[in-house]
Amino acid sequence: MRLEWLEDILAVAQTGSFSEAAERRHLTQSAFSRRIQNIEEQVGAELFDRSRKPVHLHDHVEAQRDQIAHVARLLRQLQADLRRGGRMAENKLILTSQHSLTTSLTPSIIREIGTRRRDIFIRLRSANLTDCFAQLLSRQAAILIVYRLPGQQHPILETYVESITLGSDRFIPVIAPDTPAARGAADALTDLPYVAYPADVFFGDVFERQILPKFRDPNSLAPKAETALTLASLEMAQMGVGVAWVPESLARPAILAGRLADLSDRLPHCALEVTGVRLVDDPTPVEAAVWEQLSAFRV
Amino acid sequence: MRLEWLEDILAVAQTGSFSEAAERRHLTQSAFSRRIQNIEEQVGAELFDRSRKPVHLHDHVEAQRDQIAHVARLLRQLQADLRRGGRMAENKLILTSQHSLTTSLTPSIIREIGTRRRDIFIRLRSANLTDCFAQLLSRQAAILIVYRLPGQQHPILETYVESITLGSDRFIPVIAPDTPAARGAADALTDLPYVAYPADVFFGDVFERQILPKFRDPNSLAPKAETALTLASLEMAQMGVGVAWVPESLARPAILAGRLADLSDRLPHCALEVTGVRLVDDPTPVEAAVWEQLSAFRV
DNA sequence: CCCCAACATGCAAATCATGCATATTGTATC
DNA sequence: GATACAATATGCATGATTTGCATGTTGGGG
Repeated sequence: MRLEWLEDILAVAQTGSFSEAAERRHLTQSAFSRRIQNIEEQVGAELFDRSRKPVHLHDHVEAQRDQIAHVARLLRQLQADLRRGGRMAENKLILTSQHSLTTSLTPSIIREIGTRRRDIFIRLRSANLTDCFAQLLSRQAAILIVYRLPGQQHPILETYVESITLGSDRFIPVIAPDTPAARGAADALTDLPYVAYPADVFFGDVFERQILPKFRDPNSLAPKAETALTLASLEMAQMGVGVAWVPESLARPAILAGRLADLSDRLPHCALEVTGVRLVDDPTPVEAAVWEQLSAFRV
Repeated sequence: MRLEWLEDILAVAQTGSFSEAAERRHLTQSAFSRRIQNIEEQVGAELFDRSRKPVHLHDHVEAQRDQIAHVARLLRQLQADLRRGGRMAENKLILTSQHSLTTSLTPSIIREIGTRRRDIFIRLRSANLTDCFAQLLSRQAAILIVYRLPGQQHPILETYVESITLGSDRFIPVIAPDTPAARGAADALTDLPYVAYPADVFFGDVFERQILPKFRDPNSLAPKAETALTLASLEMAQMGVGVAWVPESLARPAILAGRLADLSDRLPHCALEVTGVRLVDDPTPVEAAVWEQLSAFRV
């Protein structure tokens, strides 16, 4: 098994065609075709369904697609780590943040630490809340940056982790101005089209526990789409799908640019805390240093 | 990056020499030497220190050794999954158990399920308690089989997981008969030599909370060795290092064979529960079937 | 039923990996 | 330190693999 092969498979999965994948992989179509044959032979199974014309992945390969991408990432990371060698080995720290924070508040936090401690090398990962804690528990991450409802606990017994509040945010409803949905939202509060979150992700939970109860009639809401990613939700709001509840920090650029309107004066919203989390046992020197920097930090 | 390369690196790490590694990898020494050179070139860094004669890994490679082994496992697993193809795809389930259970009670549980539902394919992983829960949370495992102190909670908020008791076990002190340490244990209870667990593993916690308090004088215990693995602890006890506290199920074969003596009538011991754990959200059909089998099961 | 885009294959050139024989280099021993 | 020895590197010929180009084959839309 080779990283190359994984990348080949992913290229086909993404482009939906051997020829395009070949181009992306900087090979001729013929060479690529034979590479795929070789991969199938080495793996010992047919990976692609050629019976229909734009070839597509067999179901069982499609099912492994995330895993393939994941392992490919690990391999590239491993290679980078080996190449970088010992140069930064001791001062490396893995910080994982919730997807929605990765694109908004986390970068500034990391920039700040990077500015103050140039000798520390921070690797940022991104995951959903559950995976964040999984990474922390399995020590794949030293520190998490995640949202929490004020006054609530993290989904781990407090005896295992220690947390600090880094700042506050708000979970607010936004909508694209000048759309039918926006006018509807302005008028009556019936059948308000909105972008929902699945129940099993953090913001699905927040929505159900903090936002829904504040509606007099829960039926006045009409889910138009569902996504687990706040970024996708934000995007849908901008496309005019309906109202989306997202962290204010994430929506701010779009609001300032006029692409979204903040409806928190008319529709329910709630407060969010941005927190840093680490395991309670003895931290490495780098970890301690970063934690100290975080403690002095406020978003 | 290739699985082959990772295996080459690991072979060198394990054998401590290019020549031996070459043999293990079924290559001549010369070919292997050049493969290593090629790997280093491709990776873009020197991986081995040749300045001393049995070559050894550079520190930064040694530091990545676990990660290399981990990624290699993932790659092999991925290949196996792709090869097996869709054949068992639907009826596959990953079950992770605590190391100490993996070699004692878990196999019989899996055998039982395998007997009753021949169509279900169970993959067993093994990890320490923390990693078990990390795998569960990140959905790398569908079901866990882990120890728990009776009446205690799992280290995850109960709202996230559901658990059943599969049976009971005991955490008992054992010792190799006819050793100086054994005679010491029989006589006076002073400076009792024993095998300790680190504080941050499950049995370290159990020992500290359940066993230690039952000693009148905690100083009557003299730790002779420390290991995180119950199996290693068991082994040390058999070698005569001193008393080791281990799950009874794990020690039973050695006790029956006369290689170890059960001291639970004279020294503190405590009860353990063997539990099955899964996430509360909607299980797949296979998962539900296995859970049902488990519910009917008693060790 | 035909055509075209998508995929496969024959072939020769280039590249790469391997084994054998042999050179070089660390290290232990005297 | 000189010497012997074991570990690693290298020169070279050989065979396997990979690639591009040209061309063949096939599935699906019109």
